[in-house]
Amino acid sequence: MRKTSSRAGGRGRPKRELTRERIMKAARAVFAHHPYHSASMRMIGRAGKFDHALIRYHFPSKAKLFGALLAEVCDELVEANRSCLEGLAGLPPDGAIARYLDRFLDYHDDHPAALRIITLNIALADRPDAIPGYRRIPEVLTRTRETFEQALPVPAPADEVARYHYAFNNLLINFLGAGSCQMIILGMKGRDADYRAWVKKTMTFLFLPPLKKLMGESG
Amino acid sequence: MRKTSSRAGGRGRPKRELTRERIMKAARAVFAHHPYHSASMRMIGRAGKFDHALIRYHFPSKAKLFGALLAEVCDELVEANRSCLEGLAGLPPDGAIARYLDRFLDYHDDHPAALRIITLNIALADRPDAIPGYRRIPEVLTRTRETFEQALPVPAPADEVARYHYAFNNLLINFLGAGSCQMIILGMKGRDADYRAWVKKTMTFLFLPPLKKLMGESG
DNA sequence: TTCTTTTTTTTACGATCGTGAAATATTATT
DNA sequence: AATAATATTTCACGATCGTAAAAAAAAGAA
Repeated sequence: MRKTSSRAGGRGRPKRELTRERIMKAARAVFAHHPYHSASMRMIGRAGKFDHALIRYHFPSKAKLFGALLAEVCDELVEANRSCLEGLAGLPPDGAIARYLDRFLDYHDDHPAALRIITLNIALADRPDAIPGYRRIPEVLTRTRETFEQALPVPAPADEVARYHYAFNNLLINFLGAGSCQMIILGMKGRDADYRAWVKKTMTFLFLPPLKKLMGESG
Repeated sequence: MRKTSSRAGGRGRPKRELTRERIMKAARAVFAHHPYHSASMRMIGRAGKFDHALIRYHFPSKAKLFGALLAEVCDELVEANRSCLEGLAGLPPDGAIARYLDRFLDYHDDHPAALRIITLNIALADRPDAIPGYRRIPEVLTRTRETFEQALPVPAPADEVARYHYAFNNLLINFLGAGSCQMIILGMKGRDADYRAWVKKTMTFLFLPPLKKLMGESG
């Protein structure tokens, strides 16, 4: 007979969902270190200590699994961005940018896989669906731009705001997503805290002056 | 008997070298669209219209081939950078940055594979030799910084110059190397000329003011 | 020409890939 | 406990991978 609810009788979430999350977690770890076509189902299985065939029971294919993961990661990024922008409207430019960077760097420390997955696959968008669900990546930029416009309304033309937002996020994604390589370049290998401070200082150095202009505080 | 010179009697370069270049050209095309582990010898063979086994006669392994290509590409980038910086010392900041960007964008139009190869593999440097010869990538940054310091000496602390140089090149590499994706984000898919203009404008918008500061023209 | 060297293709091996079906184990229901 | 449903593993298939050796072709030297 058909089970009416997987949760019936048991405490906690149904096993189906728990396993899906285990798989997603393992997939996140693997796709954070290998571009889509280089990662394999068997790598994910090893990372999560389950057989690779189990994935197929919960996700119909590698492409669908990656698509689901990418969607999750991108939604998470948009939400993190929204959260980091909260309550910045009243602050002066230097306070706002410092606050935003501190928050976002915290987010990245807690969820380093997200930006890595983006960075590893962003350059692969040659033709539509060269990687599954790649549309999500450009969408992150457009969605965070809308959030930015609403959270920090500034008296400046929309295309200037877009230019600022786009450059800001591109550079930050690159700094954090490819951080391990950047640290090597800067001679900070392993010194994550130093690198974090460097990123904050550099982003501020570069983006505070134009932010002042955007906010009409040109000085 | 041993041939004293492959060139003997024939006009032009020896076949050995010609084939090596054919292989490198095909490899460049393939590695410009696939990260190291995703690209295959057979792809390269198809791209160059030769059997994949031929590669092994001229290069001992996939890793060595990629290493050779990466070294070539990185040297080419350093040289392009040097060439683009030539004669900029006397110019005012806005002229210098415009000139540099025009030149470098020209270079990229002629050799789009170079920055693509960098961008596709830069985030893979987890551990030493996750990709063969990855050291070349950080080296490009350090070498171009030295070139920059010599070509455009400015009265500013070395770490500020380094910060500027590093951010500038990171963003530019990202804009151009992942251009196809960036154009999608900006709604400029296929409009390469528009995107090029956008890149120039954005880079100028962002990097001209701090360059003025570096050059002591703070306004 | 004939012989030797160099270059290229053919063929093959073991490994890994994504996927699928079958077999087994686990859990829920009666 | 018996039965049904769900979850997981085992096994297998065809394809592709990098590499290797042998065979064939092309080129050069005599």
